[in-house]
Amino acid sequence: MSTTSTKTPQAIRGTQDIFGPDAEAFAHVVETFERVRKLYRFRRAEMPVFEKTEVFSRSIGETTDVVSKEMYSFEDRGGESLTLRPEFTASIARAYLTNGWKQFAPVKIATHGPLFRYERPQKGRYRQFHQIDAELIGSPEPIADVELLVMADQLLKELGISDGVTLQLNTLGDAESRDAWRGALIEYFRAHKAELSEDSQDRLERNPLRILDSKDPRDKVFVGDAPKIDDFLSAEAQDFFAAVTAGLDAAGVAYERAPSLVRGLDYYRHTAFEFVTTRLGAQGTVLGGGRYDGLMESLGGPATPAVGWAAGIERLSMLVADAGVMAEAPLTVVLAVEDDAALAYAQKVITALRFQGLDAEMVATGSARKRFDKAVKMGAKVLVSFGTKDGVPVANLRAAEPTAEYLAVEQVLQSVHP
RNA sequence: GCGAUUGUAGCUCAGUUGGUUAGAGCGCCGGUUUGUGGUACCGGAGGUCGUGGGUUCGAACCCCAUCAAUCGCCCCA
Repeated sequence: MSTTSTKTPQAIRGTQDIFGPDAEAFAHVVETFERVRKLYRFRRAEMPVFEKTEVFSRSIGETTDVVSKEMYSFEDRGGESLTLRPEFTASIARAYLTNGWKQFAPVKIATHGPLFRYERPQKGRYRQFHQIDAELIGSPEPIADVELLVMADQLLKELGISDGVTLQLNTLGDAESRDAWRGALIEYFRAHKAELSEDSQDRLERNPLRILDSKDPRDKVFVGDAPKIDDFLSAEAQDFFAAVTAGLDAAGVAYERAPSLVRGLDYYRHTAFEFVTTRLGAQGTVLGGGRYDGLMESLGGPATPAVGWAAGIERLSMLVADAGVMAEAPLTVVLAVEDDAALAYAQKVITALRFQGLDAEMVATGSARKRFDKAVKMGAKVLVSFGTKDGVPVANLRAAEPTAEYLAVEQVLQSVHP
């Protein structure tokens, strides 16, 4: 295009500019996560937002929707296929292998940032979205699963959004259990194939576990009598799950057994869980994860047990905003400069206030007569008006009550002179 | 990828059956008033009616396409 467009550019589909109360809620989620993560001694890690495409295709699974039709993949100038990360787990697994983080194992890692998925945008679903993420790599013990779940539970409570959010918990068993169950499901549903929904007929060979949580009434008829994972669990897998639930009980974390809960990605084993709510419409999952003991091997590494979860920051932010948890931080001090001759004085004062740790705004533009009104409308706890008396700049301190902030401002005013 | 609904001022919205120069509230700017915790009045700026075609003497309104948001399906956080 050689012609210059006069139109202003639009944000691309599925991306968003976050500002105001939404941005405050977003920051609140991240800050709360950072606080909780330190309580559980998870270490920060930062990974690149793009990787070689195979990092995701080999770990997440070629047949999954995420890999087969939702990745932002492109060739760089050297002809290499790269992909904007659609999730954290695969990136962290790759980083673990390439950097030899095995030396720290078992290692607890936390991160957050943007992810990219080419999906149809909806409320709570974006093409660039953001997650907080926690992973515990190198521990085969059920107490690792418990620690992660208790951490997630505490995070939601600290965010003040745990009401109406329930933990749904399931086990997919170890690799043998899962494969046997999967085979039995295929056999069972194949017998009813003609009566299943079109989607589920397609899912039958590709991902039969997904038929279990289909919303189509034609499928639901058969789900009740479908083979149960519990009948295929090895003794070890049963013991593992019992240890997880015992740990949750001891920690006081409420959960519901959800026998048809499965995870969409191929690498999950044993524990699978979602924290769900009905308050976000179709996007009910607010935090999800599980154990992925097979993932490292699919990337060519040694067998390495791991558990993790991720939560959508936008979804958590919406719950935080709905719960009214985020009050707008009220302004502490506002300065109304009603006479430009007092501007320099006011500038000295506002600088001193901020150095004293008091947040402050100054109104010094527009009609001098209206500056006081504008200052009042900003709703500060303390208002200081600036004018002149006999040609000398003066400050007038106003507040309904002599609060702590009032006294602090008064002290600053006494030490700063025109 | 599929279906449905919606796009008018910075924001929230009205706009009759297709008919003069597209309106209101809030916000913004200015003036007067008030004078110490959100005064009142007056005036002003701000719109290619999402975008592009079409029908018509005439389109914000009807038709087609396209883009975007929202709600489902799918999938997922």
